[in-house]
Amino acid sequence: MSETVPGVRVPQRPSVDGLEAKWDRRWQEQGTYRFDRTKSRQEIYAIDTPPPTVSGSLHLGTVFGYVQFDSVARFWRMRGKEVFFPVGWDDNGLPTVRRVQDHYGVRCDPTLPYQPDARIELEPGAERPMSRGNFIELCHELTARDEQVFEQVFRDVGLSVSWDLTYTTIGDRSRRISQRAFLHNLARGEAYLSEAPTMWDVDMQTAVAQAEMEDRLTAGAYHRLRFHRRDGGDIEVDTTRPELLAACVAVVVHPEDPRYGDAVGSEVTTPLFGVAVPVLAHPLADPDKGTGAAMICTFGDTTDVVWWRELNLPSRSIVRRDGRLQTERPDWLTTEAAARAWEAVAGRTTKAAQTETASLLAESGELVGEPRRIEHEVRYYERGEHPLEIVASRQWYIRNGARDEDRRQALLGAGRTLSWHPDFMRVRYEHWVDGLNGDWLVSRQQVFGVPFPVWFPLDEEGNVIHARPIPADESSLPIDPQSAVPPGYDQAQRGRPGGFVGDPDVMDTWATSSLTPQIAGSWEDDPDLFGRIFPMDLRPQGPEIIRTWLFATVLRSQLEHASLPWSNVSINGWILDPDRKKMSKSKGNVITPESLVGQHGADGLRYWACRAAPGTDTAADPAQMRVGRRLAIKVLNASKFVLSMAEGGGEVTEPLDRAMLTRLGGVVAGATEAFERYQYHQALDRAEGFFWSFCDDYLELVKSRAYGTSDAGGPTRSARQALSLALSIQLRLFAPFLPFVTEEVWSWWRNGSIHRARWPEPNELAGVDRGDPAALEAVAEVLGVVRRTKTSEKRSLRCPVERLEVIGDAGRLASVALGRDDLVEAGNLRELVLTPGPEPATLVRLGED
RNA sequence: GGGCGCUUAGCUCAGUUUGGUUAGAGCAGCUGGCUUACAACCAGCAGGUCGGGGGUUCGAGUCCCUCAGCGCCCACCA
Repeated sequence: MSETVPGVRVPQRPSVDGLEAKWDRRWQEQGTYRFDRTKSRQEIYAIDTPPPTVSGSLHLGTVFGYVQFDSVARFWRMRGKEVFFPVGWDDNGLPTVRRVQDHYGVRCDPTLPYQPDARIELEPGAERPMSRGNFIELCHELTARDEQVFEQVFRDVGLSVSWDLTYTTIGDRSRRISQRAFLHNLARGEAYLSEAPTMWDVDMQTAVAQAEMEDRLTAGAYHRLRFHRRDGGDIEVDTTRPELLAACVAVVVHPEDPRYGDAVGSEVTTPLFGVAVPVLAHPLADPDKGTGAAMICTFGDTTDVVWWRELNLPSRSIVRRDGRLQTERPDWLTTEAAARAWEAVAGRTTKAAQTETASLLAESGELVGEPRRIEHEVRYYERGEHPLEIVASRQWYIRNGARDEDRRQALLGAGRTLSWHPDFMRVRYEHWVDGLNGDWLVSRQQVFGVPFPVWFPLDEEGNVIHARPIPADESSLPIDPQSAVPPGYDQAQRGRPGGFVGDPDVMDTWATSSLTPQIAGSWEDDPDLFGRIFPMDLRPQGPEIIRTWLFATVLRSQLEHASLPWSNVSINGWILDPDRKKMSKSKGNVITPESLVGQHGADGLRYWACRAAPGTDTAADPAQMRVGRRLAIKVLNASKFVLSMAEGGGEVTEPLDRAMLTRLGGVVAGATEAFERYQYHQALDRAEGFFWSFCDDYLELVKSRAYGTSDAGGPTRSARQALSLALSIQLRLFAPFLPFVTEEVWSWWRNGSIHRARWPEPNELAGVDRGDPAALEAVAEVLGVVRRTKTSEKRSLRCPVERLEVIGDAGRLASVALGRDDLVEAGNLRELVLTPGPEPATLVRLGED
């Protein structure tokens, strides 16, 4: 350390290395980002931080988005807001189940008894069965470890979250609040139980919601089948799912299709099975698809469900929940031929049954031509491996506007009231709400999740009375109905006639995640806190979960609070590899955040992330991170230089100094306005643009004057004061983006954290007379000509200039004259002549070294 | 099938909301320079018919129409 100016301690060789660990530790010790809950709602800026899904490693894309909204958080904190910036870990649900299965090599078998002192050795790839209790213990154990790893990354990249506001989505508080919110939904009639055809994943053996489905291009084949008319003729039907033939309940045609007009109302018999089914008309039947006649099965796709419901058809289900056809022969297959055909497919997977059915049809002559191979979009669970089947099952639903136009309009109105950044992301929300085709299916047949806090009574025969769920008492939450007993019963009555059973299902993870504002703010557990942070100011998140997390959060808030959950939504973009492909583990192009922080520093990584506009897909470009690192180093060096002579108290009198500060005032206004519009990248761009010209031009021009070798008179003090002011302001402009290096420099000469310092405001420069930025530009331009001449003459920049003649109109000459002395020093001029003339020119005659 | 976004220098991107000097950065390239903040640095040079076409306008990277390519979202996909 060297003390150049009293109170300023600048290291001899400042370095960006090691700043992450140093400042993370001090920020934690000093509680720099700790939330002060005594502030009023007006003084608070509340963020609904996305809880990342815990896994073995944090994806760079996650860090990318988090750093962006961290810069916004830092801006508002410096603006004087108390920032409520919680951090959550999403350790609920299927991703955790899969991670535990893969990591340890185990699987959950609910029939096994709990082993109190089980020791689990790692054996990836194995599938050792274990009890539900042991499995859940492992889930908690592994996620706790994963969360520590994630926390370290968040600290390394300088997220200014409050670590005392941490939650997990499977923790007690999340379970309690999920269950409480559900009980409220139930009491208000917004949640209901219904037995209906539902999309079903045969691997996970659970129902899934519309929001979790995706279409995938899948190989299939059209099979043209002959259905037989009473008059001896045939109706040909194209299907991609001949294996469902036994589940056929009708044939449907368009009401105005002339080919089938006479057949409507008649009966046909199905091929192979000889089951009589009606030919019906429905406008959804498309005359241009296939033969124009379709078979309706229960259920091959969602159109079947519509037809089944609207045409009042019987239910003939043959697909089991594990994706195989049932083994027992359905009772509507009565003929001997039907029985033989059924023998061939009973118990097979749908795929095997399809092949088998096709060959039987070919044998019987009821297959027209060969199956025609096609590729078509088929619906999958987004985390699933096989196409979804549709099975009838009893599930919990929450009303979401799909079947209630008023509610749908209210949700669309909510989307319009929200401020979206960028604005066009609003369209995705509107499309989603417009396209909802059913209420939100919230129950899952899984082991790890938040249980429904209800039981069902059993009648005297031991049948479950689903119509009369027994809700838990809210004071008892969180509860597990598998172990807890409903009010008015005792444990001995579990599963007994006249007793009760616990609801075996758990909630969709989004049923919990949709309550992150309530969880983070301890809704009803801590009404004082919740009142200070809700509704929140900002929801930052990725674009792929608008239909899930964003929509569900808006919905829950509407239902529970009749308000928006937040006023702003900021959507980040994707990370692409340099070939503009989306990064993914399978492509092997994933770079870890940890390694990037090591190579380029947290500030370098943050610079790259914050250069990207909100909602814009961005390449993971190490070159940009190197630039960020260099910017951080430049900040250190320029600060060292400025602070080697900066002293407070002087008055800024010189025109060039005033011009520089006037320009900086404009930059401050622009950066502030950009941040207020959530355009953090523009704030960075403005600060960076100014900083480089500050270093290249202004610093070079005033260097000699600021040194003040001859005297410490007015001009020298003016330069020093201007440098000091400019540095202070620029450090604060950079603080949201480069929190480590700016804090380091701040600590050399100021008390307290820069991150609690006030964001620069134009009135900080109120004591400085306005200068003319054109003066600085004119002088810098002339200096540029001098440099260019020296460079093109292959001379050192130190080389003296024998004579410099500036020709131009009165305005130009006056501008140059304002910086005359600085120009002479910076350019090493021996003579400077200002000549009036119509054509501006700058003539340089170099001297000898 | 519908919708949204993108297309600007060899590369990565700003700039488009509100039309206005010769369209900006950085990286890579090239030419120089150890200059008392910085050689992990500095100075300088070169590089663009702003995807194609049409229109509005005194004036278009920016507004309108259209076409193409890429990406994404949604869709009842027999």
